[in-house]
Order: sequence, then C-alpha cells, then structure tokens
Amino acid sequence: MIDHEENLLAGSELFGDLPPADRKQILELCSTFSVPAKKAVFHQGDPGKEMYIVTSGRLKISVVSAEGKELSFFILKKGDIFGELALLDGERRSATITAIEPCELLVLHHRDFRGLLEKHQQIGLKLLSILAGRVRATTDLYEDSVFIEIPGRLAARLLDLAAEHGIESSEGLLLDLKLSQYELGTLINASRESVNKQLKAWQSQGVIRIVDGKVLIPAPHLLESLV
Amino acid sequence: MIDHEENLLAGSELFGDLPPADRKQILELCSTFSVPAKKAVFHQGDPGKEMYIVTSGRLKISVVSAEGKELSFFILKKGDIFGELALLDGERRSATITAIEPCELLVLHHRDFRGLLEKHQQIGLKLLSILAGRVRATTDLYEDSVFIEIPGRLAARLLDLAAEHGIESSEGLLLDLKLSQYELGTLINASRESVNKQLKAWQSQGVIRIVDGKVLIPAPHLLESLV
DNA sequence: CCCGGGTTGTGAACGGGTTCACAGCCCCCG
DNA sequence: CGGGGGCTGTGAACCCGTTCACAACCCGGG
Repeated sequence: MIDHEENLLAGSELFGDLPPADRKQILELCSTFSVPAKKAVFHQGDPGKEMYIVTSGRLKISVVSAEGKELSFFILKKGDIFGELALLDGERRSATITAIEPCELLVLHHRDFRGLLEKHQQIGLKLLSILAGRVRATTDLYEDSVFIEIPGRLAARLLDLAAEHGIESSEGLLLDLKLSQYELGTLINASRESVNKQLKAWQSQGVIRIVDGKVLIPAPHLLESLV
Repeated sequence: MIDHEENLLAGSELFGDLPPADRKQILELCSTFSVPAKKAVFHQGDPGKEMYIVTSGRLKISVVSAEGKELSFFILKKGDIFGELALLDGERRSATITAIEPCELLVLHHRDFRGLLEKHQQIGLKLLSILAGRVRATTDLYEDSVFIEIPGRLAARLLDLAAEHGIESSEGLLLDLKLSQYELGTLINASRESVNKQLKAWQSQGVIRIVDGKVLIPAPHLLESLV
C-alpha cells in the first residue's frame, strides 16, 4: 500500500517515540491523502471525524472573517498533526487548513483514534503535552498582537518561522518557505502594505535579503534586537 | 481537615464525573489554600509544580506586558481548574492568576497528579477535552479582537460572561461579577475610556443598566444583535 | 465624619496602521 | 513567446481607538 511504511510515523510528534511495532500497527489504521498546493483539507465550520498527520509538504491554519479578512495561526510541517480538536470535543472544525505546497497526509478516523487512546496510555500523555503547547503558542500569538507593534511582531515571527523552517546557508539563515507578503501579513495580523514597507526598510538596512522569493536572514541577532 | 469533603470535588470539571469513592481518594491528596481578593496565586514566569481546583470565589487569568499593559483571558469560577499547563509540559507559568474575590482552592501536586493520570484513564480523557476547549476559547478570543470592533467585542464578552456568571432576576439577566471598567477593558483588549463610553451609550439607550456596580442586561437579544 | 485613593465620566489631540489608488513587475500558462 | 493575473512597491487620506488631561464621584477606613 504505502512505500517505506515503517518510516512514515517515525518523525511524528504524536507517535514518534512509540516502539516501531506499535507504529506499524497504527500505520495500518491510516489511509493516505494527497492535497495539491492551495487546496484546503477542510474548512472552518465543517463537521469532522478525522485527524491528520503530515508526512510531507506544508500547510497553514487560518480563519476568515465575515468581511473576508484572513488571519493565520501556524504553519504545519512534516510530523505535525492537525484536526485533533474535533476528535476530542466533538465540535466542528475551528479553522481552515490549506496546503501551501503539495502535501501527503495520513488520515486517522475517530473510532480508531479512540481505540488507540485507550490502548496506549502513552499516546494520551503525549497528546496532552502537545495540546498544552498549542494553548501556549496561541496565547503567545494573541499577546504579541496586542503588546508588540508591527516591526517587532514581524521580526519575531520571521525568527520563529526560521526556527522551524529555516536552513543554514553560507549567506545566513534562510527561511525556506515561499510566503507572499499578504500571507505573511495574515500571520502577524497586519496588512500586506505594512509588511511590504517593513520588509523593504529592512532590505535597505541589510537586516534581511529576499532570495528567490524567500527571506534570508544574514545575522539573526540583528533581527532579534528589533523584537 | 476539610468540612463536607465529599462534596468539594463533585462540581469539578475534571473530577466531577468520577465515582464518589475515587473523588474522596483524590481529595485526600489535595491541600487547601485561601487567597484574599486582589492577591495573586502565582505570576507569569514562575516555575510551578501544582495544579489548582477552585472551590469558591472567582479569579482572573491575565498577563502584563513589559510596558505595563494588562490583558486578561478568562474568569475562573467554582469547579474550574488552572495551573495544569505547567504540569503537562514542564514549562513556567504562562500567565498570572489573581483572585477577584476571596477564594478557596484545592492544590494538587505534580507527583500525585501524574499518578492519577496513569491510574485513571478517564481523567486523562477528560483533561484532553478540557484542553481542547481551552485552545478553542483562546483562538476565539484572538479572532474576536482582530475581526470585531470594540462595541461588538464588548457585547459578545458581556454575554459570554453572563452565560457563566449571570443570574436571572426579575429585571433581566444580571452579570453577578464586580468588574471595574478597567478590568472589563483588559478582557476585550480595549482602554478603560473606550469601555466607559460604550457602556454609557448603552445605558442611555436602555440596552444595559448598572446596578450596584454590576451590569444588568434587561433584554439579552438586544445586545446579541450588536455583536 | 471627613479625607483620599480608586473609579467613573468626558472632550481634545494624536497616532499607528488600514484603506485606497495606481504603477510596474514577474512569471506562469495557454 | 506573448498576454494577463497575481504579486510587489509606494504615497496620501482616513479612521478607530489610544493617550492625555482634568473634573466629579463614591465609598471605605482611620
């Protein structure tokens, strides 16, 4: 069915440190799902009975207001899980998940997940710590948007993103993720124009460079001092 | 030690639906703690190894920025738990908890809590759904502050608070909670002055009344239409 | 009973950031 | 390889809400 099955769950935040035998068993409960870039996996308000594990590609979590304004929370990457909230409390999907790049996902159905949770104590505990992290990350996002002004917010978010999606290059830290200025704006609650002007200012100061549509940070400590 | 022990955990969101015998056992692991009004139980940044259960009184969850600006998240009441995050991920306290009124708390230490979690499958599952609710509530708060302007935000929050802390009176729905306009402001990310002006406007329109420092909502559907 | 700190009430000035408008560009797809 | 839709770049106007300043008030404690 799936190539190299035994590896797919190895890097997963939720199942990663289970014994390989257990991982194999869990993998057999999953189906696979491919999403092309720009397509949504599900939308806010949908009912939902599945949890997803990212095996390749990146996606964004976002919501759209009645007036069409978009707000993004996080960028998901390989090993991350999503869609678990609806499984835990039976409510509808609280946000929309959209693929930024073509993605491969594993899908785990509600009924199988409940079984796992009851059988493997360890999974529940791990999930608790993941959710605790989600609560913290979300409140941090809210706090930043209230306490910090746009330049600081943007600097902080670029560094955060680079910590997760960055690669060291000879030129500095490269944020290996193609985000338009509009998308970057939705991630920090700012308009596209504000993002544009700030990025431009930093480019002329040499704080960042744009290489092939990606942000390159020659000296991270310089950006940090702007947070 | 404690009067009417058997009742103290009955209304708790985390332990409420456990068999009474188990509740009694858990209660024996807890110590009690009294906080006078306006005093903090702990501060953001503190290390922490305890979880708390509110048995009486109300408290607020808030954070303060470097510049002294305050932002509040939720109001806790009897049966609510708090301080569980630090237990689950070992990090520091992410916010400050302050008693609004004199409060009675039960305190559960990290080591005992881990034991409970391993012994009672059910507690872990319940905690998962509580945390899922926390994630949703926090993202909702952030969304509202981004998508909705002050009048709508205030209306929505007053109704939310009234749903948890309101009592039906002959005059309408009474928000039975003494909050200063400043505190109300920190709950919706608005300045004290803005809250004042909006409340005043609604009073003159008859949408709300202030009785003994508390907000009275004669016709909730009127406020709802303003969200 | 009266003083005083915290709270409420209210207008004026200010400001960070959005919205709007438009120009140039890049590159993707037919 | 040429057209066009989406990005990027940039100033000007505008606006919601904050900040500031000050007056009045209320209630609790010495």
